[in-house]
Amino acid sequence: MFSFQIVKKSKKSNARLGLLETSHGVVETPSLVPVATQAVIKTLSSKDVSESKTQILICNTFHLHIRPGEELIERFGGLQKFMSLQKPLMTDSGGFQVFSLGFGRDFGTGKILKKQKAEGIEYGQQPKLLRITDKGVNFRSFLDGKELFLGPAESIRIQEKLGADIIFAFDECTSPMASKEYTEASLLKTHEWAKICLKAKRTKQALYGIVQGGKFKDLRKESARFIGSLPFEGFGIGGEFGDNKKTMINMLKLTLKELPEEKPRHLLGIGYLQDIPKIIKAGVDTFDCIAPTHYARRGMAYTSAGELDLNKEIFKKDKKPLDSKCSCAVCREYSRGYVHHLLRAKEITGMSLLTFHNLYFFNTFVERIRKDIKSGKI
RNA sequence: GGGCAGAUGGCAGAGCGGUCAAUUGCAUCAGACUGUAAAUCUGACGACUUCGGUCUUCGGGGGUUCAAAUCCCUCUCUGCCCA
Repeated sequence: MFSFQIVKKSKKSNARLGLLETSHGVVETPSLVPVATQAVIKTLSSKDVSESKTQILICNTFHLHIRPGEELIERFGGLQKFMSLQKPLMTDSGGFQVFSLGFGRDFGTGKILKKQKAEGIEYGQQPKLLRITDKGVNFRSFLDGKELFLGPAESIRIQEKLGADIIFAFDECTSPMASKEYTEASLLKTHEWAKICLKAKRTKQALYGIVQGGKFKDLRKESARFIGSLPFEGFGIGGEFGDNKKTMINMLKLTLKELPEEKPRHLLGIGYLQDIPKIIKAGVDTFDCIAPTHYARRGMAYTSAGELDLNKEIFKKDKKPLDSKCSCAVCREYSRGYVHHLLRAKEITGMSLLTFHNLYFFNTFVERIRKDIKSGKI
């Protein structure tokens, strides 16, 4: 089962309070969707995840396809049973890997570009290690070099076997370096693939279409209109919107305006702490971001007093908790000095404690925003 | 008392006549990371600098040489072995 109910619409912004219902539970929105690419929040047990106020996770089709394979996960009864985690789940389609293992890797860029590069990616250009055609993408497995093809129908087939509650259409996440011509041609593909995904799906999983269009206003609008007109259960917004936050939010607003209001919107791969209030005010219901988990493994703790790099020597003798205002299990029991030591000693528990805290912190942060929407503050 | 080995930048440890302000690792500092090929990567790390350089460094002192962290003498200290 799947349903989305808007409980309250803000009068001060486009923010909405909602309930996303799935057969594995209800998600109160807006909500962060922590990233569990390999069917795990790196360094955490499923029990930890449950205690971190996490409501829903997103796993990855591409990664789970090459290892351990969707057949195996199906044999275990699907992702939830495999992970022993009774929570709603999403799977990303593999569309992001078209970028991250393609042009992202070639040019050493992330999906958001701070400084524009002199060179661009022109229409017709192909990444070094994969081939993007109208039918799909020929990847090369980074595990064993084996060639593998992923197209819209293939991605859906895999996601059906993985069994997440919400699945995504296969798209091409374009590089921030892509020219307008490239982006336009890519958009045609993504749109075509969206229709194929809808046709291919045989299960009752909720399928979200993905809006692309890069940093080009007209393409974003066009994409939102087109994808929004198709019978998806919800919508993902992918790619990037330009190199500064203001543009990003304006483009996001413009995009969301074109989508059916009653359906849930998921912002793919955006969610630095400072972005969260803005994207929620723009009307996003769910969003995923690797920041809390990824940065934790770099030694970074998000706190009410800002970000702390626990690797730094100043924390060596610090007996204070990571965040004195945080009530998570890590902040109740452990000191900065201990976490510092674990990181210095390369003990995985250091990263694990930080991952737990960061997730709890982000989830609490979003929880507060939900309260603020409810009380009319936002 | 005798013999042997050694002393190098915050630490460990290369170098053994010029290309050495000195490899490398650790530590330190700074930067990057937004649908995770990520427990990663990049840079700085003697002092001053008009960024061209300039000055003081390889236990202390003395010497050889055009040139010494590198060779010689001596002192101090450390480790091991024999009395």
